[in-house]
Amino acid sequence: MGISERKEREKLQMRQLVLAAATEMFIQEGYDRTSIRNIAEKIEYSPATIYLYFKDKTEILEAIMEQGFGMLNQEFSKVIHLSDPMERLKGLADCYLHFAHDFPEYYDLMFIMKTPVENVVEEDDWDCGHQAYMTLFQTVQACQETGKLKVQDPHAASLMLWSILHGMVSLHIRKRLIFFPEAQLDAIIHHCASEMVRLVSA
Amino acid sequence: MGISERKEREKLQMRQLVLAAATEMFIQEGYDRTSIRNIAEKIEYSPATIYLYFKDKTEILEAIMEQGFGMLNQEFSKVIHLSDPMERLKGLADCYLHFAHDFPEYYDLMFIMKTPVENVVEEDDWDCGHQAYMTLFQTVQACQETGKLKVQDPHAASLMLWSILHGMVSLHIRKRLIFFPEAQLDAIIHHCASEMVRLVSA
DNA sequence: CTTGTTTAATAAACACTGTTCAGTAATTTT
DNA sequence: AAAATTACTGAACAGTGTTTATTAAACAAG
Repeated sequence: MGISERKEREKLQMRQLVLAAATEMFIQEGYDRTSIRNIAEKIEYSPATIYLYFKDKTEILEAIMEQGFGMLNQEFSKVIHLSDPMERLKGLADCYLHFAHDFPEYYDLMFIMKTPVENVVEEDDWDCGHQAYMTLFQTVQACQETGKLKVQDPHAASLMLWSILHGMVSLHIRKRLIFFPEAQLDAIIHHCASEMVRLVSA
Repeated sequence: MGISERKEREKLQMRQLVLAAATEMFIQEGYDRTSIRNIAEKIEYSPATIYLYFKDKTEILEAIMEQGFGMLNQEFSKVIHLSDPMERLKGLADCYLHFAHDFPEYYDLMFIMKTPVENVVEEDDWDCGHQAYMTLFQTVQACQETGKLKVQDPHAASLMLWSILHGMVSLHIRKRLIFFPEAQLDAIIHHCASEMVRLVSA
């Protein structure tokens, strides 16, 4: 009986419809300013219908976060082929800044916003995020094996690099860098990133 | 006529009453989960009364942010007497981490949360924040004058230091460091901070 | 083709939220 | 004592996320 299979297809399609609308609105208007009713109106369904496909608003957000990590990992894949570990590291940093610049709302949801469920984020749900981190970590390790790194602990070195990038990006997105000239901010941020890579390398 | 002066005193006292209640609740429960009605109930007034002393919820938040920056600047004042610029810089970093660790909710409001008014934060409102930044910047400049810094531009060096601290702290607060062992996280963060200071110094 | 059953969708309600405003009660001024 | 100012509040408005009883449609079995 192909009926149940068609139904499953339709169910997935409907979920996708909700997700597409939600993504567009979250990215354009932000998570807080997008209501379930707005999403429902956009896809011409009742608000209650959305709850047949997502348990609550945070489950929609989680799905979009996964999309975002997929996009980031794809960005990363553009430079992981670089054979020189230091070049690769520099490339990853550039990708990260690029992603944050092009998709600030995705970045917000993925790295700045309050975690959906307050208490726990299970590591399983974060395997996309984990994958992104492992890409960084392995590159740092590779750099270290060539003896070109000034920081011993690879976890510490990874955290330092990630943190400086995230620090600059999130302060920028959340408008805490108003002391710096807006016009040159992107240049300054890129400069700092490359300086950082220079500093950690011997 | 002492009456108008008494009234002014009472008005200020009332504002303080609202602020004290709001602070406690924002810090304990978070900004989003604290409603105007909750605050009103706590001080045993009608919700509408609060709007006689604060234009809206974000104005309360702004007042609390100022408090927070006052506290941070006070922390800073404990180490600005250190004569060696590099020691001073290290001290500032420790103060920053300390503050974030002791008052994560204040930190959240000050550095992570969406800016109250979406469009602009006037630089005037931020002079407490500006002061905190200037403390860092001047210390970096002093380090540079002794020729002990590896980064030319003092603005870039300041941004790098601030960003790495904010990056680690905000990722931690927003639970994005679940790959790292929870028990050792504070130690790792402090380690990274001192490593960073070591790296930027010649 | 007509039952009975499962499924999908929704209208309406619940308990909230920030905010405004007309109206009341108390205080101060004349 | 009357008038004017001030402080305060109840009730409402327009919105939020979410749940539930009910309806309409699609399917399965006789």
